[in-house]
Amino acid sequence: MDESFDAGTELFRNLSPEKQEKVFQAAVSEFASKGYRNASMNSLVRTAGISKGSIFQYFKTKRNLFDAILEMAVQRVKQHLKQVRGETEELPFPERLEKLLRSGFQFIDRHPLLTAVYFQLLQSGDAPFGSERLIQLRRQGSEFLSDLIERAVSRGELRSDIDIHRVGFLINSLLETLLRAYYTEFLDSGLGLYKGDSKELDLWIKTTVDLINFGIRSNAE
Amino acid sequence: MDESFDAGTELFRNLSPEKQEKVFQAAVSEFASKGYRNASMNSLVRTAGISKGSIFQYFKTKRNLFDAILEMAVQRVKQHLKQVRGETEELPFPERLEKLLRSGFQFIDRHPLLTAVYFQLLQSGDAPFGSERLIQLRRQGSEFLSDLIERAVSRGELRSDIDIHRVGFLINSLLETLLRAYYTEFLDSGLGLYKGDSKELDLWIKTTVDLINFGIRSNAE
Amino acid sequence: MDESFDAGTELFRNLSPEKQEKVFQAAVSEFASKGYRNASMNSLVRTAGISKGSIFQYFKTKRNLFDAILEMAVQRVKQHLKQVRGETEELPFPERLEKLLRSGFQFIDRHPLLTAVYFQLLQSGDAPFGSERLIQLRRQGSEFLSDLIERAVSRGELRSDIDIHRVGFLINSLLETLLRAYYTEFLDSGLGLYKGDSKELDLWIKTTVDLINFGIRSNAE
Amino acid sequence: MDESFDAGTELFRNLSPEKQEKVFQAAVSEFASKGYRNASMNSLVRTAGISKGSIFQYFKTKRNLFDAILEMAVQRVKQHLKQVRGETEELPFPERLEKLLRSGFQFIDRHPLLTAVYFQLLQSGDAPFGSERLIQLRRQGSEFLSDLIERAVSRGELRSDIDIHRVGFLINSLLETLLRAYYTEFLDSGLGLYKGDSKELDLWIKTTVDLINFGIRSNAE
DNA sequence: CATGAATGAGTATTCATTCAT
DNA sequence: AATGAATGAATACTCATTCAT
Repeated sequence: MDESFDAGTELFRNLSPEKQEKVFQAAVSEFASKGYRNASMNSLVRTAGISKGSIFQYFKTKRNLFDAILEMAVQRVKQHLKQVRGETEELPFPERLEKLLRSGFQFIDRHPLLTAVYFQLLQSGDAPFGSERLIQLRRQGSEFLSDLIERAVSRGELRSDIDIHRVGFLINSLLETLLRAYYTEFLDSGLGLYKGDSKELDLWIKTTVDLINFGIRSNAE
Repeated sequence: MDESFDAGTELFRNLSPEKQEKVFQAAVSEFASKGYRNASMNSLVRTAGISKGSIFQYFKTKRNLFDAILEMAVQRVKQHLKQVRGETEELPFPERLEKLLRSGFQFIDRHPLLTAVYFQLLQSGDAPFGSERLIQLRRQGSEFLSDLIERAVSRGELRSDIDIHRVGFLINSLLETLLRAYYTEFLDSGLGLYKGDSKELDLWIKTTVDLINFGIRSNAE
Repeated sequence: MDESFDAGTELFRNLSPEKQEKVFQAAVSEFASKGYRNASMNSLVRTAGISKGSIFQYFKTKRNLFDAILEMAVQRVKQHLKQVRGETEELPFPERLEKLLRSGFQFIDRHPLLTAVYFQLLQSGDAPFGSERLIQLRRQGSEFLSDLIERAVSRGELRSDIDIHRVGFLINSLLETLLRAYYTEFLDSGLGLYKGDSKELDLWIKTTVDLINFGIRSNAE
Repeated sequence: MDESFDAGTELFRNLSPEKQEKVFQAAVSEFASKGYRNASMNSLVRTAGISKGSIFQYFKTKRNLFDAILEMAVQRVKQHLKQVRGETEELPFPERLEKLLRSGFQFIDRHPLLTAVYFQLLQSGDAPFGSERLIQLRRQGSEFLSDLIERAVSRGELRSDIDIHRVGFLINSLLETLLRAYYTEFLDSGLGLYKGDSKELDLWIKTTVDLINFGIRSNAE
């Protein structure tokens, strides 16, 4: 089952999938909308329609629940990335980038709450874990891109003198920012990255891929 | 006055600059170190050496105080950017970018608390405001860069076919990410952007500026 | 059966003796180690290896269970006293006292958990019952000693003018305090009634018995 | 002021004596009637007629409040003992004992709640401190009596061969039990140590003092 | 105008008890 | 008869905000 969720106590895992899903959705939504600290177990159980005692039987602490939700979000994202990598193996680098972006937008459309939670992990400062987890995730993202780059370099598609790791980090940041912008719809008013407008999206993708590929320097020079 | 701070009630603005500064410093430091939710008005007034009643007379709510502090942080950043723009007016674009980045690192070194507050604003997590302020700030950042680009295009330094606004947004994002990474020192372990190591920093700057200028596509093609 | 235990619902009494004993041991141990309030039915059922529902079928409430356990502890103590009385029937009073004390220490060594529960009953603190049960127990203890005294008086061993009931109460208190001290090992540091040190114990016994027999007044007077 | 109470935060100590007293009485009564664990801060503030926040401003934690109350009770008892010792300096030992007992009964009449708290300290197991405090208090009680005995021995009033420390402990226990019995009125029904009945009390005192002085052995022997 | 004591709704978490299976 | 998931009132404690002095 796509949304299944191997976390929490055995008690939780033995719940009916419907109930698991109800609790899970409530939790994701609570954390996504309020952040860790502001999320309230009271409000969560109200939303989930279960009793206060139950949530603490399922996940012993608020912290545990949060960890479980996060881990889940991370797993989904990773799985998604892996799949895209597989599907784009043979494509030239620019097209791979494009597919990566497009599939990212799709993921966001399909899993807005998961996305919210994931982005919270990647930034907040509010979340209850040291920076190690963040460092690790950032690095994994960078490495994912570094791998794509490395492969493209070895195919002769890209300049051979580029600093693969640093450029991996930078491109990863670029994509992440774009995805986050798409998610938050910040660009909605003014910069126009409206979700419904596929032409807008196409332009963003093209501009981004072009920037990465060609830079901005005048050819004349 | 440089540190003055047009926010809070009239009552606050009529305070002696010294007292304003004391309160301001205490507030910045409290929010910077603990985030919005965790920041404690109790602890804040203790640090500021004023009474609990007073802070609520100056700023009606915690929220108001936070907004005021943020506004201030934003003003400082803008002022900094304006200054850099003025100082680099005549430089070629790549060098301008480099100076921009370098001065950003410097700003962070000099105003770590302000930076903390500013980055808190730019990531929604814990902070209590709708997206409007964020949209506005992002746009301003983008526009700042779009202006630089536009000028460079008109000088013939850059390709004339680039989408100035979108590219402005993208480059802005790139720089911001780099600055945030520098600030959080996440890259410290593994990607090496250590504050004390100027060679590392030079490499990051060079790689970034080069990426923006030339992209990554193989020359051969 | 020695360990049988006439309490709880009929349901419980119909259980196999082995299961009764398992439950009983778990309960004694839980209450003894944590006191009434802190004792956890959850932890108890885990120890006993039965289900939460069952314990509430056997004993309707935590309170009921505690009462039953206590009753049991009291029965064991009484039975012990009866036995000692029988075995010391023919001894002179001071020796009877001594035997009584020694057998008390022995009982504590052999049944530390039972002792813990029993002492909990005798000190109101945490336990949830009115004073009636305590009054009754104190009286029984006093009467036990009053009987010994009466018999000794009728044999001419003791002064015939003593107030048998009051003295019974006082001596009972003295013995109880000594036993409790032994149990809690409070005297361990400083007053030295260390369990392992039989010389110490002998001295305590001798001093106590002597005090009771001769008092402390100077012979000279 | 007799009931004044040098504990709690400065905030509490600066309260009006009436309010201090109200809070103090509520706290003593809560702990006295329910023991430490069972005492509820909620119920306490309801009784005291103050807000939940206030009690935690006065005493940072439940534990702190309990410690303060206890310390107070102990100080009162000690002070009382010191006074009696002073007033009975010149009396022969048996009369000193009698005065000690009588003044103990009086103290209980006057400070029933303090007594409750003090007795809780001396027993419960429920109270949140290691046994050190208990050991210390027991020892102090014993030493108080040992001192009286030593002095009486040096005056030739008592047998010179008695084990001063052990006997001090035993007599202390005897008096304490008597006082506790008086307090709890356990003896009320059946053994008759009724508070209102001074003849009963006289008999208990006489019997106790006589037992201590002469023991129970027949003169004939 | 400054103060800081008082407030009370809020927090996460526990646990005896119930009841449908 | 046995189970164990669900319950919800209870716990200690926090903290932004108010308001009388």
